[in-house]
Amino acid sequence: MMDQQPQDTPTTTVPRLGEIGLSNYSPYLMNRIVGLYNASLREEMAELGLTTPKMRTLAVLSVIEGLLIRELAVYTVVEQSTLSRALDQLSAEGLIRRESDPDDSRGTRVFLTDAGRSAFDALWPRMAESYARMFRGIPDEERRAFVGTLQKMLGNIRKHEF
Amino acid sequence: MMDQQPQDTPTTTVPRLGEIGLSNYSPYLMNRIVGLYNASLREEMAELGLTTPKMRTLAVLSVIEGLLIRELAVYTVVEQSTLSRALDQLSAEGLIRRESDPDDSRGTRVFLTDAGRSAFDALWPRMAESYARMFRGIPDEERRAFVGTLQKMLGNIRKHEF
DNA sequence: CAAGGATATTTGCAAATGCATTCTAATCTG
DNA sequence: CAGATTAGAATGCATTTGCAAATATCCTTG
Repeated sequence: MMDQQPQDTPTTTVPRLGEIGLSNYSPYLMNRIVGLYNASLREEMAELGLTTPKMRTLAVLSVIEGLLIRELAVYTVVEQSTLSRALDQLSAEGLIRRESDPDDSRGTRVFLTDAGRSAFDALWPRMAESYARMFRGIPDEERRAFVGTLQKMLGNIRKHEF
Repeated sequence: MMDQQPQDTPTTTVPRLGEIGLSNYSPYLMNRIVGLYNASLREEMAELGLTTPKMRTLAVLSVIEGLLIRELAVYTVVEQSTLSRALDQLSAEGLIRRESDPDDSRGTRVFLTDAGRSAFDALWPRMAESYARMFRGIPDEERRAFVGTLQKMLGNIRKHEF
């Protein structure tokens, strides 16, 4: 009769999702939050003629200049082919500049133009507002702990050193 | 000369993104993590003939049966028109069943079929694995605090009561 | 109780996305 | 160092997506 587990099979039964409950399940909560956050931001950016990939490009470049396109794709969490087209647009609008890497002419490095920097400066307060809204009523100590956990999580799953 | 702030303007200058740093900025970290998590899951689900909206539908219905389509759209974080088409497929595959709401025939309630429930049961361990990987090395206490913060955040930004 | 408005869902269509391929350049190997 | 392999970026193309409009039902109110 097969109704007994062999003793050497460690019966590490995973709890069912129904048992955990959606609102205690981090991936669900994170998807809800990120989805809402991105949707709200996307709506605002649309007014400024920006898409999510374009906005993220400006944001990342405002922090780290001269990234390779493949690196930028990782930071922005955008497919490389999609990013390539977003860069076409940003370039046509004079917000960024593509420069062939002098050390490896396969690579292309991306830089913010002055216009691009101003564009991001104009846009940043609205991003900051979304951030503030999201963390309203959450004390600094808790925010720090939260970021700490996020950093550990990213360390667990990222495929690149950054 | 305009080089002095009027005293009555509370100069609450928002810190620049560059000053915060990407890796201390929660929205960035969350997008990176969620993006990686979803991409990895999507890859696995593709083997099983499932897309993200279809997978999420099964997951949510495994917890709450008989949701209205518009409610399901909120829980799954999927546009309603996209969801509508995902439901077409799931229905054609016999994994869900659409039933007109008896009390309001405008509404449609969605149920998992037995086949749908089995499909999710088969799929859940792989989701659980992704979850485990993401939270590897993070103690229970910290996980609980993290979920608590997420719940507050969702409360801050959600547009529905759920 | 009819007319106007609101709500739930589907569908048409243009735009965005992502995969696979191509092109170019660099690197490795025998 | 020639030939094969790898890597970065752009592009062709089919699929997916999301907005807006259409459809159907319900609710409100004069």
